[in-house]
Amino acid sequence: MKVSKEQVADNRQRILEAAARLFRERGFEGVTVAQIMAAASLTHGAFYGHFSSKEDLITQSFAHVLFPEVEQPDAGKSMADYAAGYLSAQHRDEPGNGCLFSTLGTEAVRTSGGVRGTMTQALKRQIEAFSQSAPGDTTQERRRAAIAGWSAMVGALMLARIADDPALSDEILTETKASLRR
Amino acid sequence: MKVSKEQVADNRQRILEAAARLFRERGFEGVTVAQIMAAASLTHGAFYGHFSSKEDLITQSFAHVLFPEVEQPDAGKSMADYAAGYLSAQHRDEPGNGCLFSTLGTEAVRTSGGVRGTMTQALKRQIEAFSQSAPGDTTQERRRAAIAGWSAMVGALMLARIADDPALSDEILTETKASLRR
DNA sequence: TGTACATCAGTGAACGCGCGTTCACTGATGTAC
DNA sequence: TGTACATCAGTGAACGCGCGTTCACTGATGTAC
Repeated sequence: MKVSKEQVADNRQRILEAAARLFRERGFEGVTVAQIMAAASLTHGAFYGHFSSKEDLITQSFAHVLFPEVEQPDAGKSMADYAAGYLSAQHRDEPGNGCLFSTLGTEAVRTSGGVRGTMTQALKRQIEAFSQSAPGDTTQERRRAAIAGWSAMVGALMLARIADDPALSDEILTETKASLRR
Repeated sequence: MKVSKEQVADNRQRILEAAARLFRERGFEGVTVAQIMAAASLTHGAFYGHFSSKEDLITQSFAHVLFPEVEQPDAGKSMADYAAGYLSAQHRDEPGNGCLFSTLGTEAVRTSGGVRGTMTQALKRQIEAFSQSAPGDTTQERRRAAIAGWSAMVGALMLARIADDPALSDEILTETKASLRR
């Protein structure tokens, strides 16, 4: 049955949001098109009315997360403030809502669609934002601190998720956070 | 045809090495059992004489890379020396021979076999090794620098591989390396 | 040392399941009059 | 405003391909005598 234009737009948003969450939770190959559509309360046949392929959905869901229509509230935060939330147990334990770099980074390296391009843009924006508040006397020092700081955050969150041992996992978050407070 | 015991052991090593390289280059789901066996100059049917499943191979190939029989030459390196090689263009461009954390980290988080346990052990060993040479006046400061430094290395290498833009990719490596030289 | 035979690692065809994708059909939407 | 009809988003069965896994068979190894 045909549905209203508003319904179509809403369905598309729900597909994108379900995909963005499920990909982060289970990886690209850990989720099927049918599962994403079911999570969006639709059947799998409708998928190809919205996207040309699963790869197309991956690309668009990355753009949806990294460059959302609405302004992000934490856009103007300092690097240390950002790190406090980023390197929290909550973020570690809720990958579905979290940073794409730390959940899908190593898989994204091997994608061929526009995913890497979108991530590169987001990376540049992030480095520039952190360069405002990073420690250092010169522009170059602050930019260096922003790059190394963002690398440490992404790396630490991934390592904290890998670590089997809860004490080590917490320590990685806490100590990396502390090292960014300087 | 039956083969000699030495040949069996050699075949097993070749499978493990082919798997370790191909998984790092293409991800767990990007390589098939048949492709791994072909890379080891065998046919796919022989696979199950060596390993009980693809998951079993993944687990064993991680142990093979992270805890090899022979001692690693860079075991005693200082953190800054280690970073010079780790954050090199060569390492970035040859994932097949490189660090498992930066190539398969986000996928490894979602594995259920012994992969995370093996990686956790390697993580502990790495942090302890870096704690010897990391900057800091107290034991805790040095350990903190080791954790944050290792996080930055892993994160920076992954980000440098994601970055589409060669200048940005090089900058991430260079600046993260510089920030570890303090 | 030489011979006969049991063992068993490797081969390659086959299986079956799951997944991405297609398509004929349905029925609500929204437009033309 | 009301009615007739063309449009088209969604449904669900079906397709076909690829992959992990199995298995009957082969023939070299290595042991027993």
